[in-house]
Amino acid sequence: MEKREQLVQTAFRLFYEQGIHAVGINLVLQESGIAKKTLYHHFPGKESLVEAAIRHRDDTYLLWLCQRLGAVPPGKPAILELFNALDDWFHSQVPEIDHFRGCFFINASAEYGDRSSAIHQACAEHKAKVTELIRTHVDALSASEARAEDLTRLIVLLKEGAISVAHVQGNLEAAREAKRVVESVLAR
Amino acid sequence: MEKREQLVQTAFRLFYEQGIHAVGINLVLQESGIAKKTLYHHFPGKESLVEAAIRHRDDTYLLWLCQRLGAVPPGKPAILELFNALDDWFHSQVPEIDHFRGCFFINASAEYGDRSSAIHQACAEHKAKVTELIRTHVDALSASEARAEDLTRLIVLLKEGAISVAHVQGNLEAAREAKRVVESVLAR
DNA sequence: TCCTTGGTAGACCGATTGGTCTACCTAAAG
DNA sequence: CTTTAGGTAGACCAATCGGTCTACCAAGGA
Repeated sequence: MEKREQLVQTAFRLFYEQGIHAVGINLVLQESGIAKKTLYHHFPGKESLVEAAIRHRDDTYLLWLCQRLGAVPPGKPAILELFNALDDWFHSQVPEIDHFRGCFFINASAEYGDRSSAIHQACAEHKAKVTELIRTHVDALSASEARAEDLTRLIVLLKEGAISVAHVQGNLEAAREAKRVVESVLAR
Repeated sequence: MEKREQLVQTAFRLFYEQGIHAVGINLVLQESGIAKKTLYHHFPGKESLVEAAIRHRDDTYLLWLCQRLGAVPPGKPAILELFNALDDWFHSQVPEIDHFRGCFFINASAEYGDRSSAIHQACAEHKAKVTELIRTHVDALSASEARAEDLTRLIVLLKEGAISVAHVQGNLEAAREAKRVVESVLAR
């Protein structure tokens, strides 16, 4: 069903641009040119559409990131490439993941703050996947288990921090700052 | 006018717990037991109430943080105490800043994603104040200007990252992880 | 005592919310 | 070609949104 996909894409774009609660079902329908009954044929309610939008972004974002990291040698180059990718993202130079407006998953978690909510959990799962991806590249450094664990956590902290600083404070250079830190730690 | 303060406190609590767009004016009024006309006597509209709630949190949070950092010697102890404070916050052991639901300013920026919005700007200003506070303690280390700048940026990145990881992923140990990184960097 | 004044209460407003329902339209099966 | 079944369109619904308005009420000055 192509209409379903159209709805999800439109919904994601609007949710990302304006926020989830700020966007009504009617706006999604108007923008996509699809009728209300069709939406409720594919989804039991708005919340379900939100979940679909999150899963859609999960796919898109991870695909993009895997491709970026896969284009350079594994290990250290890939880890540094992560921050190059973030830098491009912050500067809105990645058409396939849209104009930068912060991390959709962080934003969605802000609106669905209760960790028991399905939406919040879907966001947490996405972040877990990204952490796992990073972990595979840290493992390629063949350091000790404990150091690999520490390094992964450090990289994740810096990455999340950079996203937050770039969005809230508008400091688009945050990815480069984080990269320098990682470089100096990896050099040791 | 005490009613104004009552409105702001109730509004902040609800906005922080449930999100800003998810909370209607009527709920704020119901919870505070104040009439609608009174609200619109003090504020021109909801957006203005939101701004007041942000300024309220700005005051409360900075007061709390200054007190925590002021209770230990300036410089390195204060910097490490920052992460102890975060740790207590994540574990919801700081009654004066409420049960942890992420950073209100990050959450508000997620809902008001446009950086030109007054609400987003107020959030950015709060973060700038906190950065400044951190900077004064980094300066107490009496390192070079360049190193002080780098250190401040690193601490801010780790702090923001810890907040995000603690909220979205539910990893409440994030502050301790960040603290260990800062300790090792300061030891050099 | 009476009048004025300014904050308060909550009924009320049109617009919009998420969600339902009937009428229809199209395309495949007989 | 006819029948039928399922996706589609959009009018419609109660509830709620942010915001306005009138009626009132208590306190202070004349």
